[in-house]
Amino acid sequence: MGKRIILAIDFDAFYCGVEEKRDPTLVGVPFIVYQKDCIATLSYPARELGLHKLGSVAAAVRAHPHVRLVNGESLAPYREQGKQLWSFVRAALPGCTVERLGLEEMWIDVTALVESNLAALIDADVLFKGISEEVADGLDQGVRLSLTTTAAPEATAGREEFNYSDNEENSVAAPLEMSFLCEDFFFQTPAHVFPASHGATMPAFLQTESTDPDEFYLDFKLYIASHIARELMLRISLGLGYSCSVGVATNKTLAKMVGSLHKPGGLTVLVSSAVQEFMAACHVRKVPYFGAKSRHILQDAMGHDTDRDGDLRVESVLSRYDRPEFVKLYPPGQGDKLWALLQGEDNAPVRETSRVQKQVSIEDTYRELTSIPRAEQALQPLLESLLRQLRIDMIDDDGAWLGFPTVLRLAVRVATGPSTLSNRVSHSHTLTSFAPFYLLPELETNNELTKLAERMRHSLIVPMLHKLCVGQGFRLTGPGPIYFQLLNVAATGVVAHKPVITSAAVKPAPVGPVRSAKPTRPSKKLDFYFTRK
DNA sequence: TCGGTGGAG
DNA sequence: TATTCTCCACCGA
Repeated sequence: MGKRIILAIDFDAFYCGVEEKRDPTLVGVPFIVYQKDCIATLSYPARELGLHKLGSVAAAVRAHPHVRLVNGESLAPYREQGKQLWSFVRAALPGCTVERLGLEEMWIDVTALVESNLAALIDADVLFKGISEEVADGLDQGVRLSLTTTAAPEATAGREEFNYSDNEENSVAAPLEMSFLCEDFFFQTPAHVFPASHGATMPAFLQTESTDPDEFYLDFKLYIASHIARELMLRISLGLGYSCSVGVATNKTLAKMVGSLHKPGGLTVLVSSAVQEFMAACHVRKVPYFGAKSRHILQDAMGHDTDRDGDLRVESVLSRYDRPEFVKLYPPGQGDKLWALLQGEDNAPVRETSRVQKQVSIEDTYRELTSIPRAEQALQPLLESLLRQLRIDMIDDDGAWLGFPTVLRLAVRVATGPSTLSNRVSHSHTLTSFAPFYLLPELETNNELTKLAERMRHSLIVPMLHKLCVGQGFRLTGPGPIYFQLLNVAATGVVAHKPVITSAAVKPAPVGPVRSAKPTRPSKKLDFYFTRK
């Protein structure tokens, strides 16, 4: 089997891009998108001031009083725009598998698309004519590359039409142009090339050292992919007004890593013979899945005389360990995967991201939430936010559930002091014992939603909170310092089909003997929970 | 299945 | 080093 060709797209300072669309006066100026006292992200002009992600907002304002501030505590606009990006990209490359990572990154497997373009070029004899014979008149007009594959028609079924506007009300549906004239095809790639010494010309990508027929055209496939990627970036910029950086390589990890070399707005292709060289020079902390813990394990093993954590390079690790020695450092199964990543090997497939999330959660952090009754109150707006977000994420335009959450989870960080460090603890409870929840799509007023949240709070969440507090050694009544640092409510356990409701609106009894279950109520009778206009 | 950990943006 | 507000995979009990 031939190697895959993968694109990794990363939208530049995505929250900032969203805010710039909402308020164009932000374009080109230094500004911060903050959550509490945390810099969630910041515009590139703000980065030039020396400010950083995750820094303190207060310190940033002290150093740069004119830097503008935008509150980013509600993720709703970013989630909404992220979905637009996703559907735009899927529509622009029908037939390609698209996997989403977070709100603003995507991987696209363009192997089949690139191979069909390659086959067409070979069929038309355009490839070798173009580089070997006299430069024909038509040559400087380039070639036409297709954005569709013949593969897997079901993969594209039901996808939205390509559309040059993300504003549904004002959009003028542009005709879907599924091919493009690539004018510089015979001259050079529109990408940065790693390594730069390789050269960007088409002949440079037609040279191959491999005798494996599957790999003979490998670099040329990357070349074709880089032209397609540039066209995609152009369409994203024109159609949605967002800037992104893109990497082109033979697997997800390499594509993501190489894509970060020329941010913002850069396109970078990693030639196949340079994988070892590329990885060797990389900082370990830039390799996906080498998070704080994994690096700490490495750091401990290598001793403190080595590079500082932030500077540790892959080549240092590879020169210190062979595979068996490295794998032993980690729990079974983990080490093999990490070792492969250090070699630039990653066979994880691009998986089409499901339209339906597996969970929805809402949380907030607190400084002065110091009693259980106050926490019970604070859960009300959280629960209302959760219900609103569920309506956005889990219910379609016709009011049908896309998937049914069956579990409610409450997580808290609770301690005896305001900044005593503590971990999250959580407790889950079935939602299927609370039938009114499944009426969410039918609620018409804010008042009804508030009422539902109140009922869920009393019936489900408050008992869960009490159980958690007791479990953590806090008394439900009486004195004793208690600080709720964080509250999180989540709807999880999403299933495809409407679950059986076990009993209607029971109050779970967290302590004491089990009550006999009530029979399921027909849903008609649930109307009485809500006052309708 | 539940609860916790570690990774990602 | 954790900071914000999430979402997901995975693991042991």
